[in-house]
Amino acid sequence: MDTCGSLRRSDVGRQVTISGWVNRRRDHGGLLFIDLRDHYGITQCVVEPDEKAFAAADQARSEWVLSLTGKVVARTAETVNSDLPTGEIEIRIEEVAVQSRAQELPLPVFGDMTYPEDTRLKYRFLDLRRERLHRNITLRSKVISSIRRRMIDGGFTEFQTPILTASSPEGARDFLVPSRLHPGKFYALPQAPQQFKQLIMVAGFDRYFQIAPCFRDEDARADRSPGEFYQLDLEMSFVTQDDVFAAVEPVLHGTFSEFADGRDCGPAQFPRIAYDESMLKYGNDKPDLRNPIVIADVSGVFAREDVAFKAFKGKTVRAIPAPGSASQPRSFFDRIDGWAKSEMGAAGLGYIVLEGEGGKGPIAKFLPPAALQALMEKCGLKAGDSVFFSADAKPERAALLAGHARTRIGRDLNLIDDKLFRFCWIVDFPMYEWNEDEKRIDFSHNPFSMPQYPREKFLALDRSDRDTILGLKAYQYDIVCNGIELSSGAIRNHDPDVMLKAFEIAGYAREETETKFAGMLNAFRYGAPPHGGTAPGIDRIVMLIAGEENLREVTMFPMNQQAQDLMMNAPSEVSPRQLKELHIRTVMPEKG
RNA sequence: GGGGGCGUAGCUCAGUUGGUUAGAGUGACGGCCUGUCACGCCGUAGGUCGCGGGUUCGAGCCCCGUCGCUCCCGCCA
Repeated sequence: MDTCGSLRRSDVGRQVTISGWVNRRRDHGGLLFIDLRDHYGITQCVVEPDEKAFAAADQARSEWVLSLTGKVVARTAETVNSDLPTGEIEIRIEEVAVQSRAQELPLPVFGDMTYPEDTRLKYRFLDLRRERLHRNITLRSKVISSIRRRMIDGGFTEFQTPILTASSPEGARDFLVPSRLHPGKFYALPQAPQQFKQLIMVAGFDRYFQIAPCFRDEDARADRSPGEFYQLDLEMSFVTQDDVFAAVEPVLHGTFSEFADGRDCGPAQFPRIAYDESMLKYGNDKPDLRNPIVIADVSGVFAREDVAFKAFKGKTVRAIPAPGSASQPRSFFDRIDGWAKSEMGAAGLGYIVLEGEGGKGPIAKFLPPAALQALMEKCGLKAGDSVFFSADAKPERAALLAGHARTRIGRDLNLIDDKLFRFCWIVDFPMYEWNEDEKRIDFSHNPFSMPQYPREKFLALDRSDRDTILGLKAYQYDIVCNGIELSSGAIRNHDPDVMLKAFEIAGYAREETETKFAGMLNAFRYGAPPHGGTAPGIDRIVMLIAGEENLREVTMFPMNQQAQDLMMNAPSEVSPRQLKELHIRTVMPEKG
């Protein structure tokens, strides 16, 4: 079939019919051009006033749907459009069939202007016609198909798991679905097929994957859709952490390389960075390795006796080098400092500018030459650089602010090369963390991870061994690419005793764990293989490959940040009868 | 739940120190134009300056509140 993208010089002379939307209409009085657009491309069609099709063609407006019939003719050399694949030909319109008209558009399809998000979401079907979104969504399909092929080639088998399942006590807030048959009871939409995939391993299928929908009732971010998203969920039996890495690396690296379009994807094996090291050097657990800035701990420098800067004494001080920034205007430094105050809620970001042999800036005078020298060595600084400081009594807060500052400075100084993909594994996550608000020990990530600790010693742990417990690492790992967490995974805990103990340490009574995870615990008592896996986020992968900074640009029908679908009007009220059937009564919040 | 930014024509935006009748581009509509491909030229219509209150002789502009969108923090095993 002929399309708006298929006709070439070799088709000249043929009588064709093509259908599509009016992309653009150019009326020259004596000559009318209509650019007709479909999924495959754009073809210029032309008609003159003395021809019988002119009147009908003249009626057509932007985004009307037409079927145009006519002869394919070659354009003259001067009128060839080399920007279009179909630019060597045009169609002489002989017949016009109007399939559908269009009102004045709230969102023009033609052109590449930016439009407000709510308009784009409400008229998503129009936005999807536009080149950028149309291309992104098509790319998404190709990426998913490539991933699926690579997984199957790698010996994995795809299975579906339930969408209506049970609420789980750990993790994000669940989406609940009331049960009609069981008054007062609820299903939950799966936050991930976590327990199911482990049960699949117990069932003896040893290499599972699924492009799995996941549902979490949490607030949105640019890289986090509200409500629902997709993961490449995978799990393997009889494997070590290294085996999982070796299975996943070629899939991700291969997929990114396939669609890289000239961008550099880095080594096929991803570097491994321990969680603690990442927190120190990059100030977070999802470092953007395109950014060359490396944070250093300089608490020791400010603790020296010859350094009299009181504001930093006794605090954790992290230094964020800003290479080559000494020549930046004062406003650069003020802007960073102002940003730290207003957006990060910090006291500010001190800095020293290294010009010639000395240092300049508000706190330079507190550092005698020897201390400055020590600082420069510690951070790898040279003349022409400057350095910012993040200080806080709590090391975690100092690290976090430093991490944000590292990102901000790297961006402001244009140090981040957007033609790169830089992957890494973050490994050795802590098993537990201290919850200061509620004064108790929490799981720090996935409660199903295997602790990196001998079994007997782990079983003998007491909740009072707080330092030992908080020092425990887990076989828990993330994949990070360009500062985006792509994937979280673990070697799982398949030992019921260790699992009960692990939950007990986090404050769950044995009976409670037995009830909440009955299915899985029970299964582990009938022969469970050691297993592990991970689950890269599909939406984020596509976002990175598409070069977009927001998931909505790679999602066909996304919700807004308030988790509303502006096109379909979801969520919406339901009839009293529906509520009655579900044994549900709504109680509106009181307006505070 | 908290913080930052934004809100002016269908759409994208400008609007000076608070000053008279709020502008441009684009789109729509009409006219002219035979080679454009962001066609060009002329004209017409199109406004609750998000909403409410306040200050002022006078508010798009200043103040307070509120709503919406967005980015971030909290949250996201």
